[in-house]
Amino acid sequence: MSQTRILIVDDHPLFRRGVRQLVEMDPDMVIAGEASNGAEAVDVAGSLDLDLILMDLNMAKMDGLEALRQMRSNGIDTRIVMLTVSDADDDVVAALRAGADGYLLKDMEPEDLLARIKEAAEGKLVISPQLAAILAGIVSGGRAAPADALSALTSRELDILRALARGMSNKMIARRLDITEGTVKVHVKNLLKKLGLRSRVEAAVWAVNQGVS
Amino acid sequence: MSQTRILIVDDHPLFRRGVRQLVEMDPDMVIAGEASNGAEAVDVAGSLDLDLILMDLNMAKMDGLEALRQMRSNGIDTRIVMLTVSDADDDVVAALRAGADGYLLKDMEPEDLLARIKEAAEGKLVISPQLAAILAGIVSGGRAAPADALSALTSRELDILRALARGMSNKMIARRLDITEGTVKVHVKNLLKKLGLRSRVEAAVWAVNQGVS
DNA sequence: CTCAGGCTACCTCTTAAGGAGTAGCCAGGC
DNA sequence: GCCTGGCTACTCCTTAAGAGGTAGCCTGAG
Repeated sequence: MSQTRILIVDDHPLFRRGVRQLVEMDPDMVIAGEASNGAEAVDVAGSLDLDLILMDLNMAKMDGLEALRQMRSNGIDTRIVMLTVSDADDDVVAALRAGADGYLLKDMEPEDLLARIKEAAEGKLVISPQLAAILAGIVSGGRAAPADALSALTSRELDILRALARGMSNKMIARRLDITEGTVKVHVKNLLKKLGLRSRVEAAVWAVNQGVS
Repeated sequence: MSQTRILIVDDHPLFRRGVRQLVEMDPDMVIAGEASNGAEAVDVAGSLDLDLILMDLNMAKMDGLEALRQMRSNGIDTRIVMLTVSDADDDVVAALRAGADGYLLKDMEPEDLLARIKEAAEGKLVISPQLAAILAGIVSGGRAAPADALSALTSRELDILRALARGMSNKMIARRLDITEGTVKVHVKNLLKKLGLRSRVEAAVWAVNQGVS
């Protein structure tokens, strides 16, 4: 059985070096490549034969979340674990929803981190324990978007969201509100951005769970 | 400042004794009462002046989840932490959604458990670290749920419908169920026809309103 | 055995959806 | 006056979704 081939994506060379040293303490794992930003990562992810990608979130050229999304939409199903300093719930949720296979914080103990990386390579979903409460809060609240995100919406966007919560298409909404379908699309796009959601289906589900009506 | 008054609810006397010993190692906490099933717990929860309730899930007379719900609907806002052996995702999610302030597993290290109980008493939401991955999986989008009485649908179609109720795209569903996107489309098409709905958005909204999860 | 139903996978084709950008109009605030 | 935010309406472009069809494979009922 061959080694686990890992790509590390981070804009700090020293940090990459540290991770490389840590990972290669295990003879079963090898750093197959490095990238210093998301764009590079997307480029090389397809060509290198990888088993696991460790990627930072905050990077200059293209952040880790965007890189993750592009890889997934490029059909790359390599296991991808975010390795970052951000313990913001939005980041965690966004990464997991975008298809990350794990979310680890950089302040973990090295031995622990190494163990988690091995688990990730074996197919497990790995999460820093500190984030458990955050995820629990999200689950218990039944939300994907922050609860107060509703107040960020304009009244027109709320009209649209209510229509989405009834399963209506853009065309139906347009007829109902007596505006063009194109304008409905604009409102849908804007409210999706405000709520941090990716599709009308997510918006509809979220709205129903919020009791929007 | 007075002691934290705790009610322990579990149908195993020996386990209750163990918890009592552990908890009372801390002079700031005291076991104010014990109950051996959910019904008893609901009875005494109102009369004892409690700061925290530690409750098992699996009990003969009334299980912990039902007891939790009854207490909450009785207006009892005491902090309630589930202390159980079940690491089933359904149980975790159900408890948190029903208003639990924490979910701890019985196989935790005693010292760790004691620390978590103290945190819970202080108002924190506490979760056993082992459950992080489960919660993450739920947040990221997919998980099986108890069977349902939507008799017209096949089990696979129910899988798809549950995924729809979480707002997932065909591609995400395909990845999660390890089938092709084309096959997902087939299932979506068939379930839409069976349910008499016109789009995945309608199906998602309908499913959420039906309580499909 | 045959047959039906369920799951899988592919095909083609059309429409729906969504991102990014530009822009006009109108209200309210400074 | 100017400027901002909200609503409207386009453009161009890409991807997602859904309606048809065919078909192989497997399992359980008869």
